[in-house]
Amino acid sequence: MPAAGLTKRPRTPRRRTQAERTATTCARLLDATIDCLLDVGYARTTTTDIARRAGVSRGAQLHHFPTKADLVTAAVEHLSMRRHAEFVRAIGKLPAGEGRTVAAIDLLWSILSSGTFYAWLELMVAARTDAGLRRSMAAVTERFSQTIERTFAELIEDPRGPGPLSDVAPFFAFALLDGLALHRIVLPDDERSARSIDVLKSLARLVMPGRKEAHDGH
Amino acid sequence: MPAAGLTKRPRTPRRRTQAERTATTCARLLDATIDCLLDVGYARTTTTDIARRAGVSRGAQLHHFPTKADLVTAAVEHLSMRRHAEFVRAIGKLPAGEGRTVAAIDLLWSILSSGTFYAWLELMVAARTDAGLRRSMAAVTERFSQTIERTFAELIEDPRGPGPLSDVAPFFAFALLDGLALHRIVLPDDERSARSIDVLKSLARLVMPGRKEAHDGH
DNA sequence: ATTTACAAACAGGCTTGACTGTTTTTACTT
DNA sequence: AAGTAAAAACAGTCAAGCCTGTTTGTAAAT
Repeated sequence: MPAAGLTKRPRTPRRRTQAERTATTCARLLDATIDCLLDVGYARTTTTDIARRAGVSRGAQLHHFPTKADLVTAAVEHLSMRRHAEFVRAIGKLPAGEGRTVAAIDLLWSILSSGTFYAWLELMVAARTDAGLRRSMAAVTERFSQTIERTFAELIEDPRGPGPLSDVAPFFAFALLDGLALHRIVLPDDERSARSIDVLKSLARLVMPGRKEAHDGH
Repeated sequence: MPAAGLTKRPRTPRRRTQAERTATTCARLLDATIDCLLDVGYARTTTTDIARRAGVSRGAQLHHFPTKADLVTAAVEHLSMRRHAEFVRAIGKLPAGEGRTVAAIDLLWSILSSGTFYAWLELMVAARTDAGLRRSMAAVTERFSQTIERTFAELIEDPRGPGPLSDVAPFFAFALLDGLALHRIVLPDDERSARSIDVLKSLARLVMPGRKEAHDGH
């Protein structure tokens, strides 16, 4: 039981404002949607299950997202922001200096190893046969690609100016890693994947011969 | 009232043997399953729809494939054989001689542009959250990878013997093209895809410097 | 007081697999 | 070789369960 002398606020935590309530329940629903996609896949994701996981009543769910399509569309945006945040956070850990090119590839790979990739994949495949979803996914995928391209362009500058390959390089790397992550579904820890990433790193060193790249020197 | 003078066989086309009947109805069901995967995706594929598309009664369907899982598992094998046939047929069109490396990449890309890739993708993603399906997909995916690797190894021999990269090269190329095909769902005809394939071809020429490769010379 | 957030029961439609019955093929017996 | 029993292929209906979205009702915030 709370002590007597509290100044103004009632001892119930506090009445939350409408915006706060909306924000939290929406967030919980969107998180639960992504969890559901990861756990059981798009095919078996049901609105009932999402509400249950979110700890939100069915009524509240239907209040904020009248249809399943609304919920999934919103989840696409939510996922996009998660991926972006994940990317930005990882960028911060990039070492300055020479090993950068290689480190950036490892970074990209670590992101594609996280759950958000497979949530994205589920939505991507679902989007193939759903025009509305496809539009949403096209937007967020393009945005993510551009984020990567811009970031790589800024971080890894070639002092000799952009070469003929440097603009496709991020897209190339991104596609390769996506393909590897796809195969990993059925062949986890395949040695060929690791070797392919090594090859990619070697290529990155070739494309980016601006600085004499020492091994990892301080 | 059958006509009088038939020699031995009735004029109804001919009584088909059990094995034949089984084979045709199974094939129709499996084809319909793959069609369904392509048209509406795994999530909305229903057994009823499959039977309707196949022109097979529900009873017949349930007779040959008691459960949906049985049907899908069999469809995996069926799809695998289709892909293999597609691959072998395409191989036959490969030109002999110098442009081979590049032509092989175009070949692989054309296969990944066909419908069977997206059927495979649907099953692949479904397999992520379905252990039984995952086993099946692992088997056929590994088999397909090995077919590619073996074929490439035979077709594109480096006279100087296998280099350090030549064994991962097919896997590398395969993964890249899979990734590109994945992105194409939302970004068809992206210029970056075409350029990435060009880059891959250039790399192939580098890895395989055995013959002095002219541009495309006769 | 009014609008917004939340709660819960409900109906309609769809999907899966079970069940019953019919026809066709194969195997066996005489 | 003919006939018959058994097995397999095929056809169609049905019930149970689930999923979505509607509806009606309550509490809380503005």
